[in-house]
Amino acid sequence: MRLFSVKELSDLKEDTEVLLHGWVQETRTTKNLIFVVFRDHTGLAQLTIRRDSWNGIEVDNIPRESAISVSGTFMVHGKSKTGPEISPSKITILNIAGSPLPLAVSDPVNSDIETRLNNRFLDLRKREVGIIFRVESDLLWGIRKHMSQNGFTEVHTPKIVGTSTEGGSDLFAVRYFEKEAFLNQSPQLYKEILVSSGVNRVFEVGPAFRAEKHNTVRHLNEFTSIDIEMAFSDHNDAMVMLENAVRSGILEVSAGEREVKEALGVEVKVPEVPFPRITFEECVDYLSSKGMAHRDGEDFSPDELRIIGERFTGFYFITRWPASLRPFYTMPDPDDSNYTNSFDLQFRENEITSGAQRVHDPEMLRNRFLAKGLNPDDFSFYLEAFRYGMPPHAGWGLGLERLTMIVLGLKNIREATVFPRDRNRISP
RNA sequence: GCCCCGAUAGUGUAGCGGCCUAUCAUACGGGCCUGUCGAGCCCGUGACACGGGUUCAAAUCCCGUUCGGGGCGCCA
Repeated sequence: MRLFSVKELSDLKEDTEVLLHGWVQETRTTKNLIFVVFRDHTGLAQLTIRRDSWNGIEVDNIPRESAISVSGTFMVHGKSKTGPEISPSKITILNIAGSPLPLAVSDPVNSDIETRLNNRFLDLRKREVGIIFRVESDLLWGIRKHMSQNGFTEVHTPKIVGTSTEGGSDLFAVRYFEKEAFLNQSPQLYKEILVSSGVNRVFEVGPAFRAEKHNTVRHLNEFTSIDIEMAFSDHNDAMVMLENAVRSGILEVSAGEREVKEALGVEVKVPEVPFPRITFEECVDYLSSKGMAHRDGEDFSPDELRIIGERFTGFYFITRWPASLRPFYTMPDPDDSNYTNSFDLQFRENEITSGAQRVHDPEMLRNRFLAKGLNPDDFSFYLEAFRYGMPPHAGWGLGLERLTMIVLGLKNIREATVFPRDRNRISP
């Protein structure tokens, strides 16, 4: 007897013997019959038991969400409306579920995100929740494929570091034997060093840590960053790589489009490339035409981004950011050093990627450190790599959870994180 | 770091000074009915976060504690 998933049942012939592993979602009993709504990772099926011919275990009161194994025969002409119907010959309880459940898996009551995260193992059994991570996985797979096809090497850089990436104070300190160390906020410096090493094109998918006490629906203290760096390239090359990577990811998701539509009611649209580009200055002018005076030297506020985002239906780039708003490693615009060869990828008011051409000249880089009030000596391990033929290069960092949020229209980034780390949560 | 807001049964809620020995739904337990189909009907168990205070009277008002939600800043 072969193991099947519920999804595989529909093509079978009458009376095919099958083995299924999954959970009891619900039982309904009648005088002559017992119906068990059975669920596995692919969908729902119904087990129909005739009391008069049943000699297996007592199934009337198997608690919901208990894990079971079922062997039986497939009924082509079943009357079930909750998926394919199986006539079991044997049911084995693999592990009984406690009762009552701390969280409704199939009830018509919705739990708070707090309750859901505390009981994530049950929450994820819900189809509309589980599918989010299927989508996230597909997105990443599509992006990985694109990077690989374009000659990128996947790398893994340290998450425990001795100095902060950008000199900020928003880092988690950790004990490292007798030294102080930090959880890295970004692989930036390491991927640049690798560019100098002749790898040519690198990408990394890994955690990034930010010790900011933010409390919003779009921030996490640990998130998954997709970072790339490409040699002999500028910001325009990086933007082309980015828009096509995002498109490749969404293309991968669209293969399971119907399921996403059914589970979440969301239409997955593959975006057209190239994405529109708008400069920072054009945004400022646009805001003033809308009666909003943007303050010099400041980033756009959420309100401002909402206004700017209304101009576009989907993804767009904001380019040529002022140097004061960008980190030291960002290449200044050769025509006006007050601006930079940089970009953000936006989706309406949401920022999902930040990127730029980087400074490759060691002298310029030293000066940029000083201009930002940083001590170049603290970064000597990084600066060394620039002294022996560092190629011009560019790259970006993309927040995977934010991309998932956008593709699925989620309201809270915690929905797109299996076990989120936020201002208050470090468990589970 | 700044500013708002919330905490009632397993879950989600009603209540906003006496009508609350606290509402409803769902879950859970029991019964009836039923090839069922978010089934239906009947009965039952189950809660005011904690500590002070105000008041004749507090789930309801005030203060503190704890836990949480959201906005801003910053960013992915």
